[in-house]
Amino acid sequence: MKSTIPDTGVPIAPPATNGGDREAASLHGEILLRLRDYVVEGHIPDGGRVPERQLCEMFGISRTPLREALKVLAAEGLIELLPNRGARIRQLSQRDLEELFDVMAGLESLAGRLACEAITDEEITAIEQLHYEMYGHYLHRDMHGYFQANQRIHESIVAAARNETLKTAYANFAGRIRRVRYSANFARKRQRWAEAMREHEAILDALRRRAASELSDILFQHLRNKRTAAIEHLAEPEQDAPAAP
Amino acid sequence: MKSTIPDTGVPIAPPATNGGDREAASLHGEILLRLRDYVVEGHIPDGGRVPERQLCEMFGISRTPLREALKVLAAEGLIELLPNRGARIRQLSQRDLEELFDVMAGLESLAGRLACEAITDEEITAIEQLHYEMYGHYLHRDMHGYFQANQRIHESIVAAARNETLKTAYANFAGRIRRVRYSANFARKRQRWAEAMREHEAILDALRRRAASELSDILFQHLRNKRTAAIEHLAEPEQDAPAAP
DNA sequence: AGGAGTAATTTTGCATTCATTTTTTGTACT
DNA sequence: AGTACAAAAAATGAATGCAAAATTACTCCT
Repeated sequence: MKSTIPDTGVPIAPPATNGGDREAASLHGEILLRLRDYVVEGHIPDGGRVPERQLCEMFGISRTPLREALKVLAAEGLIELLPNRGARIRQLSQRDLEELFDVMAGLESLAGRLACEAITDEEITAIEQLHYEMYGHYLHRDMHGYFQANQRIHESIVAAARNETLKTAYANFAGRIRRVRYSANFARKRQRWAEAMREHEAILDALRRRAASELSDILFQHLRNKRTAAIEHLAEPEQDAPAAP
Repeated sequence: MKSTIPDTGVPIAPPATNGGDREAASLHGEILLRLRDYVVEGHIPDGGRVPERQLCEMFGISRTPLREALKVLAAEGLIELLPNRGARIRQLSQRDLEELFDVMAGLESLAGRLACEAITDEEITAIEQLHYEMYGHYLHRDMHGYFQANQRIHESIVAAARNETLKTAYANFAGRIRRVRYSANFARKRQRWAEAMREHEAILDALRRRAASELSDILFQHLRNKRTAAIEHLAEPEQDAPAAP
């Protein structure tokens, strides 16, 4: 407990890892990345205190860069800063979640609209591939694989929008939701699978036709339905009931 | 306040002002607000250095809270942090601006969609009022008044969406664009006035009918047209030509 | 004069220190 | 025992200190 970090230097946590060589020229930059992951991955419970001193020891740094990272995470909406009372993991109310999902829906709807202007046939083919892959997972009841393919499809659409600003904003909001997923062991109900598959087919169809407004509508509705499923799931947590495709 | 500040002191800037009683429990919080305004209002030229030491003297604080605020502003996209070389005002390329406008268009389009679900008749009446007011400014060629009413209409739509998350994101992106407006003496060409007025009437019409998808489309197109006008304006800066309504 | 090289100065990034505030612990009192 | 109060400990927020990097100023040479 005491361990005033006398002189040892004892860096307890792994030096950097830096999985995938992301940005990080400065210490606070690296700490920001690592701390963000740490928070998103749910290592601290909802509403829990963010232990400044402890994290400093864990990362082997002083409080200054850590506190700078905390300010940024607060700006991103992952944590809350209480005056004189430190940082807490931001607890998202059901309403917060609904709002987040709606904003995500808006961003994806926008992404679809923009994608119609710029997407190449090759990109569409790639998305079709992902779609079939996802269908396979669906048939095999492989929820994890399904979920991953699904996510990659949505990311592909965002990428096809050719808008870095949008991509960044999307990633930010996705991170906030991901935290909930991690800590709440979030998974879509199986009942929604069939419906979601149909919606995805409609998405692909609109995309092939470059029907911007239509795709925008479909994507929004698709995410809206996800929202409903997610919120319901939160209300009655564990339900892993079977359901034939 | 405390009196330490050994010798110089020299608090040049006014104590707080805090126009409108916004958040600000901590020093870095207040500095963040003031510095954000300072940047958005264009007191530092595009790409210019953000003078740490000078700002500290101006605000009468030490570097720590200022640097914390800088980190947040960088996360918001207003400034850039160069490793070992301090902060610069983020210079937006034409492409950056296009992207920003598109994201704004997406957010407003979303706002319109959501507003249709929740807006009250009273709110619609209020927007109609603003619309007539705006029309008056249009007839009197009062660009400033027109612009303000226009902004209030769009803000009203965002408010009617009943989504704080969306509102916050909208405000952030609006701030980035506002900076450009300030420093580039940005103004829509008069030629677009007539067209914009027609679009606004269509917006009101769709809103009255609570036609979500339709409103979403109209708003996106409206902002898209704004974008085009703005980008053109940047290409050939000053053009204050007359144009009868 | 112009430019390469170098020393002085400033700036930056982070660690450390200090004054407050909050939280915890301990103690006395009803 | 339970509560009110007070003292101790810990935390937070901000200022200061310090080494490394970058910028500027200067010198010397051709």
